[in-house]
Amino acid sequence: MTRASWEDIRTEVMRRIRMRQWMPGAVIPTEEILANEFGCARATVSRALRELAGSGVLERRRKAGTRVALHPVRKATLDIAVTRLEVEGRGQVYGYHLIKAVLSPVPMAVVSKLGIAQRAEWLHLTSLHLADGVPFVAEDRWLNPAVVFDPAPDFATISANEWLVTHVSYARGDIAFSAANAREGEAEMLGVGMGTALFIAERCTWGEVEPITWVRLAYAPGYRMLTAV
Amino acid sequence: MTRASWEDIRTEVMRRIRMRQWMPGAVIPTEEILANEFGCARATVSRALRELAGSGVLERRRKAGTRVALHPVRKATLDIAVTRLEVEGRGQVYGYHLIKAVLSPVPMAVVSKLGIAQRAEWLHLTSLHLADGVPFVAEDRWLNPAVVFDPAPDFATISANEWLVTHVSYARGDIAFSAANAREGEAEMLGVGMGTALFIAERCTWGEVEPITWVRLAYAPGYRMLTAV
DNA sequence: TATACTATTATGTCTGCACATAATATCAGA
DNA sequence: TCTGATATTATGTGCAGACATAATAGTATA
Repeated sequence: MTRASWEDIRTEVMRRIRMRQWMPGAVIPTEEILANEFGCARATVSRALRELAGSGVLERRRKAGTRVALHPVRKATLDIAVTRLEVEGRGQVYGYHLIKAVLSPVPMAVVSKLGIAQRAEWLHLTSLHLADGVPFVAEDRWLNPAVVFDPAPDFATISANEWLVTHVSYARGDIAFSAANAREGEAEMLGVGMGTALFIAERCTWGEVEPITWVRLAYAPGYRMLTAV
Repeated sequence: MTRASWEDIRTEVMRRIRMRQWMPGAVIPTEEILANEFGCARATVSRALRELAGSGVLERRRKAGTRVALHPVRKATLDIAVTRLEVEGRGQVYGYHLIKAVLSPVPMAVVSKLGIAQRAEWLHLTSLHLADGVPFVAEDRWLNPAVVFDPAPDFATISANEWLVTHVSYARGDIAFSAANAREGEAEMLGVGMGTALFIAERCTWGEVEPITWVRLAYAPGYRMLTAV
C-alpha cells in the first residue's frame, strides 16, 4: 500500500477489535495519535472511525473519546426495493394482477395508524405479485385518493408501489415486519391452506403534509428476508 | 443560518427531490456548481451527497455525475441487539431460562448452512427469554464447543448470546427473517397453540477461522420488528 | 469502419489547517 | 463540601488545494 487510505484504517481498526487488542468498552487512542501512527491526516482517521461508528462498532463522544461498543447493536440494513425488482433480482419473471380497486371507508386499524379522519374514503387496492407465474406476495393497500391525480394511473397495468415511487414524493415512512396466519383472502390468493404462517410487511407512508398510503404485504410461504452484507 | 453546513445541504437537496424539482432519474448539478451556489467548499457538498447516496436516494458515478435514484432502494436499518436489551428497551423486566444444554451431532440443516463436518458434535442449547415473566423468544442454538473455553461460562445464568458478544470475536454473520408455524417444542415453550404463526430470525455467525454458532429465534405471537428511523 | 489512443470531466480521496462544540477536569470561593 | 466559573481536550465540521480514478467523448490510425 502506498499510503494509508481511510478504508485501510477502517480494516485495521476492525482487525484490532476482532483480535481483542481493543476490548469491548475500552477507549481507543485519539484520532491524532492514530493519525500519527498510520502516518496520515487526522481527517482520514476521522472518516474511518465515523464509518465504524455508523455501523455500530464504535461509540464516539466529544471529549470523552472513542470506545469499542460494549453491546454491538448490529445495524442490519435491509434493501427495501419495489416488488418487481425484488423478483427480477432473483432471476425470475415478474407478474402482476390487480384483483380489486374500489373507493371505500378506511378501516379503523388503518385510520389510527395514519392519523386520518374517521370517515375518510380511500382507494382500496388488492393485488397479487407473481414470480415465474407463482404467487409471490399478496398486497392489501389503502391509498389516499388525493395523491393520485395528474394523469390518473391505471393500476391494472402498473403496480401502485411502482407508480408511487416515481410520481409521489414521500417525506417519511416506517415499516414493520411480523408473522401472521393466512387469512381467508390471502390464503386463496397465495394458494395455500388457511392458517399457514406468512411473513408480513406493513408500511406506512406520509408525504410532506398528508398521509399517502398504508400497505400490508403477505409473502408466500418459504419467503426469507435477508440482511444485506 | 450563518453558513451552509453539509446537513443544510443534505436537507436542501432532499427538499428539491421531494418537490420534484429534480425528478427521479435526472442528473443533478455537479458538486462544483452546487458548492458555488451554496457558497461552500466542494468537500461540503460532497459529504452531503455521499450521505444521500449511502441511504439510496442518489446514485453517483465518476464522470457520469450524480442522479436521483430511479428506484429508491430504501435501505432500512434494523437495530439487532442482545435480547436482554431489546426487552429492557421496552421497559420490561428481562428473564432467562436455560431449558437444555447437551453435546450432540449437528443436524444436516445446520451443517450445510455453516459448512462444517458431517459428524461434528456441537453444544445444543435450548432456552427461553421472558419479558415481564411472559415468554418472549424461544431460542434454539448450536454452538461450536471449540469457542467456549477460557473460563467455561455457565449458560444457566448468562444467555449464550450475551456471553458470545463479549467473549468471542466474530468476523461475519448473516441474518434471515421469516415466518413459520409453531413446532411442538416452540408452541409448548411459548405457551401457544400448535401451528400459530411465529416470527423467526435465524442467524449464522462465523469467526475468523471457524464457524461459531447458528441460532433460531422464534418470537411470541404479536411480535413486530420495526425499522429504526 | 473498426480500433486504439488521448483528452476531458465529475467524483473520490487525502492533506493541513482552522475553528466550533460538547463533555470533562480543575480550581477558586462561599 | 458544595457550587459555579474556567480551562482543557477529543471529536465535529469547514476550507482550499491537490492528485487519483473511472467513465465518457473525441481523435487519429490501421
